Amino acid sequence: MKSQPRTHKGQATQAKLLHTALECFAAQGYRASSMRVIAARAGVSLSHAYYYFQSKEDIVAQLLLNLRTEQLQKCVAHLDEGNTLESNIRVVYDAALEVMEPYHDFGPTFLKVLLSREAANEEIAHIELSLWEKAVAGSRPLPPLGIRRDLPRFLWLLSNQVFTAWAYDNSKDHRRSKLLMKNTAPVVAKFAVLCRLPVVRSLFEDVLSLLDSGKDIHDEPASGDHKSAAARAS
Amino acid sequence: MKSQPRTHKGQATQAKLLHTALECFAAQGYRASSMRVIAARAGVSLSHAYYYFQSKEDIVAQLLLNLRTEQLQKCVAHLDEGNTLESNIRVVYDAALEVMEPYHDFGPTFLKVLLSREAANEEIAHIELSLWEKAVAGSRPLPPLGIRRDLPRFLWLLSNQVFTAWAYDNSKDHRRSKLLMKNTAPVVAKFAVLCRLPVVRSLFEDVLSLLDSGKDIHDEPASGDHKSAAARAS
DNA sequence: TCAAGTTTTTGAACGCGTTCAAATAATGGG
DNA sequence: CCCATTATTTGAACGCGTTCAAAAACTTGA
Repeated sequence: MKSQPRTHKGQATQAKLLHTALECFAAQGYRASSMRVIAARAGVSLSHAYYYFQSKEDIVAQLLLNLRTEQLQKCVAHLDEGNTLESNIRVVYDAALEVMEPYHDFGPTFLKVLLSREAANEEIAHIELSLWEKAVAGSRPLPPLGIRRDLPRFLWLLSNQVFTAWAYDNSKDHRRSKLLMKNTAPVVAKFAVLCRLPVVRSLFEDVLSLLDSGKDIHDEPASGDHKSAAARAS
Repeated sequence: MKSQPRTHKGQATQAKLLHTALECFAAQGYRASSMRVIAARAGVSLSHAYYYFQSKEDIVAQLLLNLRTEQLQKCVAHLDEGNTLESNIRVVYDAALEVMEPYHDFGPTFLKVLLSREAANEEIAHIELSLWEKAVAGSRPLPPLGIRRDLPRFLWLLSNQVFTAWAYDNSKDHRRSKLLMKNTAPVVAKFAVLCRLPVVRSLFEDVLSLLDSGKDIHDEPASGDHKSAAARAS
């Protein structure tokens, strides 16, 4: 998404473009929704689409953001009913499936958007994380105190793996990745409970600190200002 | 890769094409090595390249296969010296880095090749798995008997995650993913030792059976011949 | 109102991966 | 040897994502 348009008409055009694109995406799928088609259906020249969106991937990122928002709305109510963690995990996955199923052929592009993290994707990441936060906070019994704070991050990273499997799953009706989601929930719930044991808990922490590897590495440390610090304290 | 060429000259042309492509890949990187450039440098028309290779991705798959082979050769000797599992894991990762560093911009395409598993990729998967088998079998002390058989598969799947991180790592010199590799080794080694405990061991088995989810799902079960069976017996 | 500046919109082009029908070369049986 | 068949090779094209210089429309200050 390019920097905000200056005028009202500009904003309207951008909105129409985005709206048309999402319509095409839903109706024709990824391949058939070329930039030319989108621009034409929005009554706009091809190159003008690039005035408002840096790339096609950019529009797909918007789609993904919308889908995540929809997913959040769909399941936020169910996450607060005092169900088990296992049940909550399934709620999140089921909502994801429900919302994203029509867009399965966007999978690889979604993945690209998620993996090459940039400014625009932060919003998506924030929604995903808050989903798992609610899943944890609303579960009864609550997971062990020691992991309660970090469990959402763990579930989030795990869900990215599951999402990867879904994106490239070409089995009929994506049965393979659906089964993966179904089986993931109880295993994770069991794991959470076992984290009461110090041995298991220390493994959990090892894995988490692994995932934070290089979090504090700044690419261009030209200025002498060092601010890395210890991100994950006690 | 299309079905084998029928004549000797055909094989020679295919070989030259592949050879030229790999040269271009090494010298100019992914983007600059267009099919047109490769074909031209091989002294062959553009469309002819498609007679021998179904797609550009197909050639990249060959590159990945070569790199994995090179990686295997590079570290197979070190894996048999009776070092610790941790040390062996690092040997495998270090060899991967050494071999693949010049091809970092192929990362996303490599990933696509690996994730959309098809016939051609089985060979790559086989090499990767055998790498981890050697890493486990050659380590002293040997990991607990109960996980010794399945640990290689676990390490393999884990390495795919690490590989994903590397592929999309745009920190300077890929420091982030390098750090991830370095930190992964001791954590996994510790995990392997802890698998002596029944609790941890049962978690290990849960995770593994998760990864096998849907292994026995056949896409086109038109014929009545059911052969799924139990893949992972005691 | 007019001119200067900025924002919006366009048409034409580039190079890419890929496809295809048709031309050429090699092969093998009568 | 010649012809039918098969294998190899080509040129031309398609649609794609993306870029760019320049036109058009709009805004604003004098």
